[in-house]
Amino acid sequence: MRMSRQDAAKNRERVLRTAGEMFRRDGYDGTGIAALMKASGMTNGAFYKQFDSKEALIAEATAQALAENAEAWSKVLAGAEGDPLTAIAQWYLSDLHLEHRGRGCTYATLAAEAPRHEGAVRKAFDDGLRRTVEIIAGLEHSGDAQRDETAALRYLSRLVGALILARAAEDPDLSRRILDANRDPD
Amino acid sequence: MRMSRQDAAKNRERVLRTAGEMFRRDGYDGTGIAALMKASGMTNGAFYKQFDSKEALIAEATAQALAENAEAWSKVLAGAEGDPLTAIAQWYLSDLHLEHRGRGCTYATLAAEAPRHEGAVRKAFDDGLRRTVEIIAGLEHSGDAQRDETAALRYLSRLVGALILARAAEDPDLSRRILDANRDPD
DNA sequence: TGTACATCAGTGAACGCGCGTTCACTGATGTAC
DNA sequence: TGTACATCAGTGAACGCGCGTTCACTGATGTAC
Repeated sequence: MRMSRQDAAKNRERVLRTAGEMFRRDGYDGTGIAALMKASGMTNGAFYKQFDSKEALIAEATAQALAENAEAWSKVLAGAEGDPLTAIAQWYLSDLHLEHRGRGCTYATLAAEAPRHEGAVRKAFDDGLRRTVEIIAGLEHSGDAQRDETAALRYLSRLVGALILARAAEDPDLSRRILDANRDPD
Repeated sequence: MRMSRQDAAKNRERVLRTAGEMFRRDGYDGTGIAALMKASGMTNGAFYKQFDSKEALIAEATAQALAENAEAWSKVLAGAEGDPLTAIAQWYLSDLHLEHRGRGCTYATLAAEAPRHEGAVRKAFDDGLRRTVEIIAGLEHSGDAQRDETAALRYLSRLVGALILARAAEDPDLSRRILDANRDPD
């Protein structure tokens, strides 16, 4: 039963968005095509009318998730009162973000798996990283672009590391201490 | 053909060490029992005489890898000339560590997968984290234990995040800039 | 605008394959006398 | 110290299962006249 082109495009978008969530929650390897398609309201066969392969989906879903992440950063900054770096940290290191891996930062959930992939996936992280660093560097005001980038890279590294470690910790109190320790800018 | 208890213990140790490397290089899901046992010089059947299940191996290999990591930190500190925090960063953010995932930091390779596991695996990360933080906090000299821990958590978060992001980046120049930006202590 | 037909986004069963795990078997080790 | 036998760390084939992927089929959509 053929769908309209509009519906088909919507279905593809739904699969892409669902994949972005499942990958972040369960990992690339932990997310199966059949489960993904079921969660997207279709059956497994439809997948290969939408994407060439799982690897192609990984690349596209990762790029989209990273673009959404960058958008979220911009949105937080637009609504920030007071120091923008503090606003970012407050939001990034919140309990909500700690628990909701599926819709959270793609670096914190999938960047560690990136080295095992090639080409398009790596490029997605590369592009996303540049965009995110640009956003943060734009908030620094040293007048020296290279110095701004260095500060941004330090800040992003610390946030991503903190979220990963806080999520890995079993003890909620240890998680909280990791998050608390990293809420202030350098 | 039965081995001596000594040989059997050695074999088990070899599997554990090989697993620690393969997990860090290929991920928990990406490492199969048959491939692990072949890399350890045995056949798949022997595995279940050594471990209850793959999950049990994951817990034990992760704990051992984290203990080895902590030992490596201590060794670097013991041989450090000048500022110990700088020595740690120089070593942790080296090109060698960037490329050798299998023998490197377990947080940078596997901590992001920890939330998908339960019980013993989570506990391994929890214990390792405490030990590592203690080591770093012991280098701070504020006289305030809580303040020392906070500084240690910030430092560790930044190092782990930097290594993950540098490994995820496709462009070697971007990787280098991420590492360079994070070599100085706060 | 209405009809005839080609297109193609879906369905769902099936493919080969590798996964974690089990099991009957082997034969050197460890133990009892 | 030597012999008889139970133990058990290995082997390697086989298990059921879920994986990514393919395929014949369906039927509404899009197109041509």
